Amino acid sequence: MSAEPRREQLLNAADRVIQRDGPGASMNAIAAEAGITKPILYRHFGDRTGLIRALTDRHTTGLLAAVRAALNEPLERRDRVEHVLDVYLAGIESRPQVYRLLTHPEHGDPTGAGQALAPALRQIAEEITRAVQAQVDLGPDAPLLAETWGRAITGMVLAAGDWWLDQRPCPRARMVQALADLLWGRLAAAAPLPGALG
Amino acid sequence: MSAEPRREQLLNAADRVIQRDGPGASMNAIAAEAGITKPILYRHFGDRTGLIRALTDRHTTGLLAAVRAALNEPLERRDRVEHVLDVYLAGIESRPQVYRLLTHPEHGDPTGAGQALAPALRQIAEEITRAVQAQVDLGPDAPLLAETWGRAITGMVLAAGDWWLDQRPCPRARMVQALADLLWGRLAAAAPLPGALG
DNA sequence: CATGGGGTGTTACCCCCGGTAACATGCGGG
DNA sequence: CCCGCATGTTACCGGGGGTAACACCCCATG
Repeated sequence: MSAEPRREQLLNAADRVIQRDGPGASMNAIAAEAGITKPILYRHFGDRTGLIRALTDRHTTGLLAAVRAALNEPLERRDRVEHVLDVYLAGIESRPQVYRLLTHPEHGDPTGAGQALAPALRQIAEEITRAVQAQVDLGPDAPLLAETWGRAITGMVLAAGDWWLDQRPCPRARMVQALADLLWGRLAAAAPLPGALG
Repeated sequence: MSAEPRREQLLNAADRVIQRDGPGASMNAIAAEAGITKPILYRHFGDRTGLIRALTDRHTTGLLAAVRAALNEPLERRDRVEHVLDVYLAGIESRPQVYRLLTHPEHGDPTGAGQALAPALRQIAEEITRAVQAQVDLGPDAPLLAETWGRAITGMVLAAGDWWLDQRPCPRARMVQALADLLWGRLAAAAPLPGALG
């Protein structure tokens, strides 16, 4: 059996284990699921992060492509943003364990620098940044704003989506509305409650 | 030496090690820094997460109190939000390693459920939720919106703040402006670029 | 003065992790 | 026939979190 298909079936085994045991699954467990032993995994993927990266790459492609496509859908801006949010939430809803894997920051760096967003999410953040820069006129501050907002929106959807996936407080469509409303300044524009601060 | 002061000096030692080695510091290293051995740490804190929790609790108090105070400052709403953002960013700027510790999600849960926000940040999210519910009139959807937005805003500031701390792309005040602008719907309201989508 | 707790500390160990070295086995081509 | 190569194995290393069992010291009590 040549190298490529072998890699594929090892990745399939790793996938099953991670679906079952979560992103912390051990190399032993993955090897056992594949019916082999550890050194073979290491021959194919170098080390654990290599395996995880190969695995996330496979899954990232779909979600990232879907988000990118949604970002360029020819819709009214509000509808487009809602569409992007919906695509993201639908993606994480359909395969929760994959989502856990994608959003798991690599715990390789002991200092923890720049770990808030996992690599897959960093790609989404860049995609948002690009879309904002390409579509919206923000004046001279555009580059800084677009980069900041790319990260900010990604983190916002990550945190909200994580909570939503865990608690299921409402249907997906309402979550999309709630997040789009926030981006549309509904918090800023809402009337103050009587007796409250301005 | 009685129990309380002893705990304090053990926590101080743990603090030094984590400032030096990051949040992944081992129990052995912490014990060595304290001039003792592991079992004593375990007698005082039960297990690793107990130690980490005790440590984060100490540091969380300050930041959380500062954010809570900022959330109730008698200012115009926009100024208040900017103030909150500034307080948070100033906090993470002044003690980066502490911030890394606070935002490090506990890697105890192997499924990774609900891990996007570390406990300290979850408290901040609840604080925001409370403030929104107390100050803003959002109609019948208020509870859901407030909870969603609490998480969303926390995640947004986490991701953006992490990136800012790592790259330092601009002074703090500008970062505050960029984030407040996003919450004020500047992305939604901005003019489209010529030839771009709506 | 002896004695016996209880807290503080130690050594030495357990199991599991990621990762690797060294050895077995099967198989195609000179 | 025998070599070389890939595929697989067992057995190990260092280090992680966590614990059991033992040593010590101080102090109250008879």
